[in-house]
Amino acid sequence: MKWTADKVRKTFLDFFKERGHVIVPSSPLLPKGDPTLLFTNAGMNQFKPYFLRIVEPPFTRAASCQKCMRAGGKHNDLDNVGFTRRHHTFFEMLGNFSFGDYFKKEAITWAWELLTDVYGLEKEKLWITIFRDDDEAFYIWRDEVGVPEDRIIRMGEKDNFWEMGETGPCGPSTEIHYDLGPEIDPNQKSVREEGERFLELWNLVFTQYNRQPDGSLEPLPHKNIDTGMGLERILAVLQGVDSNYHTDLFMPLIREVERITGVKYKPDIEGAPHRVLADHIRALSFAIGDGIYPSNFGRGYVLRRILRRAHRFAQKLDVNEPILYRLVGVVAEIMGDTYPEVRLKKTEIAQIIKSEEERFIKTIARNIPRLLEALGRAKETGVLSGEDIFKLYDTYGLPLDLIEDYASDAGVEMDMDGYNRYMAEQRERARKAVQFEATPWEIFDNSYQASEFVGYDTLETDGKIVKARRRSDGKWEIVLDRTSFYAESGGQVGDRGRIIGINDDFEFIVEDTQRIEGDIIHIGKVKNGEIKGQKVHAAVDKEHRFACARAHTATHLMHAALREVLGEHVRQEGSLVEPDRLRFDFAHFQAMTHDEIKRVEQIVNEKILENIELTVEYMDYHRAIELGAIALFTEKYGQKVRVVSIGDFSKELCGGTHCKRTGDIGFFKIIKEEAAAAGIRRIDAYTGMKALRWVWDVEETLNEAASVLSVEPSKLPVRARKLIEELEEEKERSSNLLDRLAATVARELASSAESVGEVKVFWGVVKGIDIEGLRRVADNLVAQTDGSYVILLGGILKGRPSVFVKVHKSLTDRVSAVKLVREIGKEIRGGGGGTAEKAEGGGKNASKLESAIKSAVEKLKEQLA
RNA sequence: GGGGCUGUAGCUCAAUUGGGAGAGCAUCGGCUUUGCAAGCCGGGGGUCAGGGGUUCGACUCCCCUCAGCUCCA
Repeated sequence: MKWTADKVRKTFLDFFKERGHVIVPSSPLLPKGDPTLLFTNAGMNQFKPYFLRIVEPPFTRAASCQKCMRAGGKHNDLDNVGFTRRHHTFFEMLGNFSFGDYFKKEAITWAWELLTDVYGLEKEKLWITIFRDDDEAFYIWRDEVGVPEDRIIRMGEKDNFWEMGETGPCGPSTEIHYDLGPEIDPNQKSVREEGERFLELWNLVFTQYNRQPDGSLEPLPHKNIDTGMGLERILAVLQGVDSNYHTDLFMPLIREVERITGVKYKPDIEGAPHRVLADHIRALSFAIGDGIYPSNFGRGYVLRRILRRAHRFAQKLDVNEPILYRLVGVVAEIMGDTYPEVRLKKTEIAQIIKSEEERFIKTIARNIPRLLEALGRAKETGVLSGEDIFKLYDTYGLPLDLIEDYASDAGVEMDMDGYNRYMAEQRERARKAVQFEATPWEIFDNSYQASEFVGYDTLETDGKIVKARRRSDGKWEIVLDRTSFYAESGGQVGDRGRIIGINDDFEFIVEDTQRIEGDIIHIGKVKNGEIKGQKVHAAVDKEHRFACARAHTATHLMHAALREVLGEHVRQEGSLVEPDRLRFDFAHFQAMTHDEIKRVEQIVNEKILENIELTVEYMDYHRAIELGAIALFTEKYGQKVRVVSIGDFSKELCGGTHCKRTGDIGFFKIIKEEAAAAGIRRIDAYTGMKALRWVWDVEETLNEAASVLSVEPSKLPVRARKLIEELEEEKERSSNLLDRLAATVARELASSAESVGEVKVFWGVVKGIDIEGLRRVADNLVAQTDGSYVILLGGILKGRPSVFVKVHKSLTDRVSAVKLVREIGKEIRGGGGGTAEKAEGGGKNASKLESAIKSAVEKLKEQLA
């Protein structure tokens, strides 16, 4: 009986299902409502609100197989991935959870039962660690389960005590380790020591305390269980292989890499590139599938780094073209049954990866010349300077290891110390600029758990300030026990408004509202009085709220209209809702035509005219999906969901605030349609008066242009085209005339030229001519003169004097055109410059021009004589 | 969010300390030619990303905005 990945997963979930657990699907890698978290990185992430009791859990026992990602940060160094047996960027976490239901005894005995009876692991190979003081766990292991005392090891806080943060739920843990045998790591004798012999299989966390701000531990009324077992690890053990990479989760990928590159896989260090590719493509496929795209900031940047690292390893296998995207199909095959989204989106995922690879290849190709140039300079000293390395890396994006390869080929050392200094400066700069800090929360009410939001139905409510803190930018953040303020969510910006003391002794201007876990945070300034936990009246800015509602309802209408016009593949990828303004990103592979845009506008405005009443219902998630409500892959929904319907035209899961009727929107206008990323289009649109004002602006611009050209607005294109034509003709005409004028002037000047020895001196002042005309006159003179010459010309156009001087090559050691121009320039309140042969200048005082040139000519003659 | 770099013809890119906006490819016309990504001559095509400033004069220097690339958080 072979333990495949699918079977291990299913067995785990079935085991807990039989024991009363609700099987919850994996949440997306993009954590919702937790800005502190880059990626979903543990099974418990999606249950955090239940652990914290922000939300009453809809069930008390749950089990899941959760997609997780860890890249960078303290948990996982990206550089290790591919070189160890266990490090991954993307992995799956099996876990069972109890929210105030069963506790240590069940958690421990079930874990043991599953591992030994079901999975069939040898009991003698399992070792247990517990927290030093946790006797309860010790007795369960020893007396209930029957593990010999000498295989239960007590560890310290660092290993077996878990905390989410400074305060909040926490507790001891127990870990089950698997002994892979002394041959793996002969030096490691016990679980206590570092090494590869003892594999940490399963971690069971007992959340039984609440850490208080003063550091003390208070027992929790509801004790929780939170466990996590890495799927890849248990799989490696069950399949009897020495590395996670040699399981059926990775081997098909490694084989495909072999096939594409023609390089045979080796299980040792030489196989690292294959393993890196196999690991990274999983992370990339899932992250992109969950709506995270490679970019140059935040999560997207982490993704880009993973992709580039993968591609560098591909290059080590002699591949110099996009290759990663060709592995997406295999990921979809391996994982598609469990995670349909990768299969569904595999074409799109591959396309995004491919274009990102192409971009990277292009960046490298473009900047290699700079590297070669720097190496050329470095050869003299034998060291590539830290500054050069930093610049090549920081500005031009060349990977360090690539620079290293080139440097060693050129026999040049790398000044890594210097580089690190520059890098440290860069980090320091970024750190300094990092947002404001805040004082610790001042807590006015110890019984407070979470903010109650009542703002869907009412815009004003009474409440009490339960905590507050001051930020370094001078603003305050305050939390009420109850509020009508809507916190930013689902793209809709937070409410603004005022919070006023019940006795009128306090006034707070709310500029923004955010939600962090259970707290609805009002951000703003104290206008009057002080914050001291008083009773207050919270009043939302109605105009702001209604304007947001207009934009939000319009977003739903547009979403439905887009699906009608473009097709069902249109899927929301991002949304921003501001007062009377919305921005909507969606999956679509080409630019919309003008006609398509107009049809969407028409449909939305028709729906506005129909003045349809919106309905909001709360229902079971599955029921909502059955009814055809649009849910987003990237969103995490509870069991009970809020469904916003607009007649039978639109039905979406949504927590935002909306209009009562579509007519409230007034008017809808698309302002812009553009590309946001590969395969993603972005629409900007306005609603209400803002849309009308936009139309006014366009109209006004048009009218103004029409009035300038004295035509009807409708005749503008014809008129403009004609003007351009006329201008072209006029340009040609004046250019011809200028040529003739230049020729005439040149003839005149030639006839009045003076000779000093062998040298001819041409000079004169021409009215109605600028520097361009003077050049042509000079060109004419040069063309008809054989010997050496000096030409000094002045021109006056629109009252501004300009000067042009040309000196024959043979004279430049004696006469400098620049000096002459500067002399003249001084007289006419100006200056000039150029070369010894040719110089140009100008000034502000035209009346002095003629005399200045005359005196320059006199001096010149003396000099030449 | 912070730093660095880049933005010039349809494309790929040039332009000394600030002083006539260019090349190759593409395109159009003509000539030549039995071959292949052909040859020769000529033409069109530019708000030098946009806006402000300094200057007699800005593609060039300064400031702001936008876009792209890149690193850091």
